[in-house]
Amino acid sequence: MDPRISREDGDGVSLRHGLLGLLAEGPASGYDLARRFEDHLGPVWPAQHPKIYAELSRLADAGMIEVDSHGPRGRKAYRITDAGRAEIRRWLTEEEVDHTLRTESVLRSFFFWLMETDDLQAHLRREQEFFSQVADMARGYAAAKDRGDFGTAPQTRSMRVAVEAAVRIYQALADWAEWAQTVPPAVPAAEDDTHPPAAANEV
Amino acid sequence: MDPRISREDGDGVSLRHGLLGLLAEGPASGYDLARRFEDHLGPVWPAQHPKIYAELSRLADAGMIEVDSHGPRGRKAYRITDAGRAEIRRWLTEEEVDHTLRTESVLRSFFFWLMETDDLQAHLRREQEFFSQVADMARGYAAAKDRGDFGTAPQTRSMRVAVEAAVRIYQALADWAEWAQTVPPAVPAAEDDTHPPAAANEV
DNA sequence: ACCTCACATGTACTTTGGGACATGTACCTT
DNA sequence: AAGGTACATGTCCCAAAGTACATGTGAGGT
Repeated sequence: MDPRISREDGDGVSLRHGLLGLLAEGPASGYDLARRFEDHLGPVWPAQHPKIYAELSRLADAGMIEVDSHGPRGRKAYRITDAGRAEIRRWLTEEEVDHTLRTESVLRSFFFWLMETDDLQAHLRREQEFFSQVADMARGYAAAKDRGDFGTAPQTRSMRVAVEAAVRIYQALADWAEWAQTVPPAVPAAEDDTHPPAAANEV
Repeated sequence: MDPRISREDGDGVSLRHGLLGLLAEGPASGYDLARRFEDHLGPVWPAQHPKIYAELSRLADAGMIEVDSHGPRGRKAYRITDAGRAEIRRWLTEEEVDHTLRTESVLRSFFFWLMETDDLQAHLRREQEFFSQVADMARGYAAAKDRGDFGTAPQTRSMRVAVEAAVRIYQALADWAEWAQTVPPAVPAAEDDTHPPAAANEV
């Protein structure tokens, strides 16, 4: 027995809801879902295939999804059920959002004072470049979407919104890394000059 | 035996390095560190006290830290060793940064098309307000630092940089949530939406 | 004298995450 | 016909994260 799929009340198991959300777009196999997690949700919610297959089994047991078809090489596509659709809608509207961010980049910045000035500057340049590149990639994606390359289905609209988040967050981080390079290293300076214009994340 | 504290080569155990980094500022007890993790690093790297005490024991076994003093009610303060200082410096300069972000807010946005327009707008307003408030708090912190409220020690300079990241990221997210409210809801446009064969999930 | 609260440290248990291992199938190229 | 590659699904195990439980001390108020 033991029918609890989500223990007690609501919890933060987002992988489950990520899968449900993707399956709400249409039937897909575990392999498909792993790829889409990797490609689309990867940066915001990493998940590897063992986890996905396991979760699919549990979702099937709970009646949230069911096998839609069997394909070529053992391929097993799942389809979302009404219960599943209800569950993800419930999650989206009723469940509280977990706002923790968990960025190692920022964690490290607390300890920059332990680094040699040269190492730090090099690190910040690398970080800036990385974030800029990701931001640019996201911008490219956004532009393609706006050109209509992906059609006008409601899902792609949401994807556009998500991509916009990526653009803004990574640009903000790139700007931050750039700004950090201008912060003078620890020198007991005269009247201190750290006053930044308090962030203008103008896009 | 089994002397591996960090298994094989470098891994992503940031809690260990977070603790080392905080201890590099001066001796502190597990209780202190738990509070500082909660207060300062909480939003970017959550950690709860059981984890911290366990990690401190392991760090002590590895010779990265040692007991500095015993205080009033069983209080046990640790002090970082040279080995520990070397290790955190190594981590900061040599170890690759893990750039995954893991934001539930953005994950959810992929599935906004499943929400009723009213629910979505309400959700976005709440998100915008939340992010704005956090950004404002961070700005307040930054201003206090710039005023010199926390002194000019090198650590507080790094903290200033970290706070700036918070300001920029949360402001970017607030702006994003505001912008998202202006994106028109899915309208079955001229071009027809026959592409997804599954999905009778029109709202 | 009592009581409560913040201080302080831990153990135990459950869940999640991530990597390694294992297996097999169809398609495409040479 | 052989071989490589992408497709496809899973198990197993350990590390890390998270929650609940358990215990005790010292300081300050009434």
